[in-house]
Amino acid sequence: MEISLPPEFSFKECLHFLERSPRELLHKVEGDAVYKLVNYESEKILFKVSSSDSRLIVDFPIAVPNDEIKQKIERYIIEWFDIDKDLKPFYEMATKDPFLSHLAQQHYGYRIVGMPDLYESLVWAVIGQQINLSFAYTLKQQFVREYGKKLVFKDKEYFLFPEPGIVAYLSMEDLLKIQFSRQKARYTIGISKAFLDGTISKEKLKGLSLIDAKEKLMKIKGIGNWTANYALMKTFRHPDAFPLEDAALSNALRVFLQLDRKPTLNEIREVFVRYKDWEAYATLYLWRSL
DNA sequence: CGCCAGGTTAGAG
DNA sequence: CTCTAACATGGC
Repeated sequence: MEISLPPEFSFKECLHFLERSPRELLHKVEGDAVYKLVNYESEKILFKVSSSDSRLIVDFPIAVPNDEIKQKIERYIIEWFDIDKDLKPFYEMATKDPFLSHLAQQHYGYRIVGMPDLYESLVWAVIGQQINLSFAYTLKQQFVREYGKKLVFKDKEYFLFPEPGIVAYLSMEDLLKIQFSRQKARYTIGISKAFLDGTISKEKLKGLSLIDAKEKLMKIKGIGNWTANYALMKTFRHPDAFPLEDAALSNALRVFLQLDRKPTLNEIREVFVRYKDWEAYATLYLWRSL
């Protein structure tokens, strides 16, 4: 299977992002390709994505699925790498921007590698709240290894993110055992229950405006402004969603603004005025500077 | 040992 | 709307 790519796309830059933690279990980067397991109609399907010329090559190492599932996987990959987005206007803006021009040129074609699964996006965000990324990956690794489904192929393990139906019924103890704090455990179980009883779902939020979707998300305990924006950026791909309170974003801007302290939220807002409608991508490239 | 980390909540001003 | 304490633990 092949997926054609726009000129403003770099698979290499996206792979760099996918490789950022050795503790990642939800995909495996090997050489110039990434392997990922997905679940369709309770059937696990392993696929491999690599790149050649201006297209992505998708292979199925275990078994080639039927056309219907192939089509779903194609859509999944397009969503995952934000392939449909036209980045020309962003680069036009970035070229003229003092903070972004160099980054945009250096990492030309880098895209927001998203999370098509809203549940994963929210739980991962909660896991990452207020702790360093390295420890966040440790928590996620333990969580996925313990409660996610697994497939073994040629002595290698491939995991799916745990499902709400499993996590909703875990006890606080189960999660404390894998080093979640009480707060993270409560939030994670609460979010899982909200998915299970239909309080939230990707379908329900799809099509809502940024404001409306954010409002619905933030009604759930543990989802604040940062988490809601993160999910809207990574799962719904709102171009103007970005995590204002993000510690890493703050660090990146501190350098560009040449401050000897963290920038205030208002200083960050001020900078982002000029990134209007491209806040998500501006954030991506600022993160890349770290 | 100390500071900080891809925050959220509840409460106060 | 903005500011703050409490939460909790590992990374460096």
